[in-house]
Amino acid sequence: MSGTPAFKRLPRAVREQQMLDAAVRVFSRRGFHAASMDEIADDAGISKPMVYAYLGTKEELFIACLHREGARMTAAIAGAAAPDLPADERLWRGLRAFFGFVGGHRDGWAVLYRQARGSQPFATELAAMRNRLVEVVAGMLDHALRARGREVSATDLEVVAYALVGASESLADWLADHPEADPERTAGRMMNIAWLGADRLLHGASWEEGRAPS
Amino acid sequence: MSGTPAFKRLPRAVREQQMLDAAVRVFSRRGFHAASMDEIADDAGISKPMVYAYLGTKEELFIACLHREGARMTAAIAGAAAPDLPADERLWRGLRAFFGFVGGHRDGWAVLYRQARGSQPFATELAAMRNRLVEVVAGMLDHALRARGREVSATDLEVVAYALVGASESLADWLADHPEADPERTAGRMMNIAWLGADRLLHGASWEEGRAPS
Amino acid sequence: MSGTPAFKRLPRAVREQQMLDAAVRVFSRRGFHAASMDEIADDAGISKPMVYAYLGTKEELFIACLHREGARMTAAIAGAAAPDLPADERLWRGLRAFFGFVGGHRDGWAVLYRQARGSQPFATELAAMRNRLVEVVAGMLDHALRARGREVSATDLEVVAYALVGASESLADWLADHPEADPERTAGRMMNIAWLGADRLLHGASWEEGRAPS
Amino acid sequence: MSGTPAFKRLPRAVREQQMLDAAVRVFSRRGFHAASMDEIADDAGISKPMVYAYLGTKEELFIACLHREGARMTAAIAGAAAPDLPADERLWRGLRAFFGFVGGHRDGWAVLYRQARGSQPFATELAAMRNRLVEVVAGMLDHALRARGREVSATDLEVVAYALVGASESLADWLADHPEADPERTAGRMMNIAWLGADRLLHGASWEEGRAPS
DNA sequence: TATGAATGAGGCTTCATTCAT
DNA sequence: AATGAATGAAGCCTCATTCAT
Repeated sequence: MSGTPAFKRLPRAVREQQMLDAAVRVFSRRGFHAASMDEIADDAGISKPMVYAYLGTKEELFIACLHREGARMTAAIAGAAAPDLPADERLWRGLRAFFGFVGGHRDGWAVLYRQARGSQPFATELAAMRNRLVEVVAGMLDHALRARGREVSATDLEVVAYALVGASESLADWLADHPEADPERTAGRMMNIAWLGADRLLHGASWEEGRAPS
Repeated sequence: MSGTPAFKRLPRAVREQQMLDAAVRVFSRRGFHAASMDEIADDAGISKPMVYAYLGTKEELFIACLHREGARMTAAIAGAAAPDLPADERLWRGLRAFFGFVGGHRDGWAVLYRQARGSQPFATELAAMRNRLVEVVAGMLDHALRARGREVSATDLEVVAYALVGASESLADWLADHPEADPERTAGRMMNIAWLGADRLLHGASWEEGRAPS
Repeated sequence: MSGTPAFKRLPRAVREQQMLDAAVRVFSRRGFHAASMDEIADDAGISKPMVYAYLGTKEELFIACLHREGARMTAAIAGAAAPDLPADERLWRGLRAFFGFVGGHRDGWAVLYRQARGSQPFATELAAMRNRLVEVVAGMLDHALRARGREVSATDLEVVAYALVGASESLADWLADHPEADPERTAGRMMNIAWLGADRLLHGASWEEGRAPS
Repeated sequence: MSGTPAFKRLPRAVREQQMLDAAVRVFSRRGFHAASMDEIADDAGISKPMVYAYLGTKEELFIACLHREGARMTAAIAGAAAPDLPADERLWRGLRAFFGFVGGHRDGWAVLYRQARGSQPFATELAAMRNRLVEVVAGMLDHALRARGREVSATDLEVVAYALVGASESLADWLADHPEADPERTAGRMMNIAWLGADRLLHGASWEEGRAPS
């Protein structure tokens, strides 16, 4: 009655983080649809109307989660792969950071991400994020190609980047499903695959000239 | 009275196919959770209880869709990539069949597949399907490697195959999202990526010996 | 196509018995509401429309079961307790027959009976059956009383008979719930209780004259 | 605005009682299966989700009714039959309280009780309640027997108690079905039956020594 | 700021029952 | 005589969301 507990009447910013933490936990545990606002509020130790007041609708809340976790991941990668490094070094550091992040947030990012694919409401958000990533990768490839005096169409670049990103996501899934696997080692494997393929591409080789279109 | 079959009292086998058709359409249009059994039944031109009688629960229905579409795709690929062909030819034909299938069923397989990832209930089914695919790819790689007198650990093989499959899935997503894109051309791109990378691997190269762990 | 199996096209009477057998089994196994016409038809090895054609509605079917099983029990008791025997001998034989029947049809009569109590639709049927039984018991008591020159109001007789029947039903429940118990022994116990109480009543005794009303 | 409480936003405890009242009414009126949660909610003047929020599933709701009504009845009996009274006085007061309660709640306890028998989900609950009662009665009998220097096997005691309880339940049914009957008088009749039978048993008599197996 | 109370809406599932062959 | 195909109706339950305090 008198001594209000210290964890009440917290400033808005703090509360929002608590809620997002809880939301990420619950969404990961249950999936978007199976997660209930009740459970999220409970898990955050707060009442439901507060969640609505601070973070809006369930969909908005999920998007907020996506945003925060995506930003964290982006930051981790960007911090590791400085733009002034040589291309292969950037790729390697980027991959290591990516798999490290996924491995360290096994029930965070990877799961949210998997939830988001396939549900239209989040398609936009997700596309935006992936596009940022694809652009970065494509930029790296382009940079390296130009350094060697070659040039490729924007679409080709995009597709190759897309494939690399896809392969990485796929290995990230694999990592999330194999708790005993080592993120660093997985990054190494992905690097091998990507770089060997990219390397050949960079040298202008093609699988069978004249056979496959383009 | 005379020519019109009146669409009534059809034999079970026929109705089941109609239902599956409708289910694939609706699941693709709405996503698993947003799809309602009502809409599926409506779309199939039949009453809800029949759907339950023939195909069971909503989950079971979804799995039935997955099975049918998966079997169709598998058949398409298997029919194209005869096992007695050389490895690169098999890969090329398999990829062409895969992307052709996805391109021809843009609202079918690819979408179902995206829905299925991320929801635990279907994880098992999906894992089984993907594993079959991964095994095939891994088999092809292994075959080619041995033909050149090299040998790689099973895990390494699995991971590479996993990455290739992931890249292909990713490009399939891309294809499903770009209605104007050409499946054949996409297959060619994937082939380039895969084969160039694989080729280097086959020759025993590694990104940077001693740098990445393994 | 040619040699129609022997168990098809059976005469109506036989089919009806098969259905009733199945119905009793299923009703006992599941309870009235949880039992489905589908399961009953299946269990009878027959199609649903036949059940409706022969035995009508689900409620009517249940009543038919009640009738048949009730008649069998009544017959068993009546066959054992011949009306020309002395009262105590009749009671003893009747009880022995009753508990023997219940013990021998543990998932038949006892269960149906328990289902029927409590559901209004069958109240009438059940009341009729019980009333027949109560009348018989009351008649036995009355006969014995008059033989000793005493007379009791019809209501009192009914209530006592009702209590005895109730006690027996209760022990029948107990018997149905204790598969290891011996029906004969249970009959003996009930006989003791009934006869000792009745005997005192027959001698005109009352618990505490002037204390309890009547 | 001023005096009318408007029947809204009541505290949980109050609403729960209202719901239980409504549930008892509806279950009694319709039977467990025929009763719909809709009708219960309507009858309670509240929306369905509140019922689920406070009292859970339909089954749980029924059990809650059973509990509350059972507890009330137990309290009524226990309050009347003080343990320091002589056995016959305790029995008489207990019976009077029991029949008084049943008579006063004709659409409550007796009907619920009848519903509960026969449905497996409630068997456990009911068995527990009845067993408590049987134990009390058996205890009374045992106490009286020992006071007279006699001793009976536990099983015999249980069966006799079971029969007495069954007879009482049966008369309670009869009472519920005869709105014009007088509870007190019914209690007197049951007392006569029970006490006279018990009295003989207490004196060591048996229906016919050597005839019935024990 | 914070919350207990409250609900509209909608989804899945099951069944008894009947046609049409 | 017999059945596979078909459905209207209804029930349970859950949830996102909002009042009123």
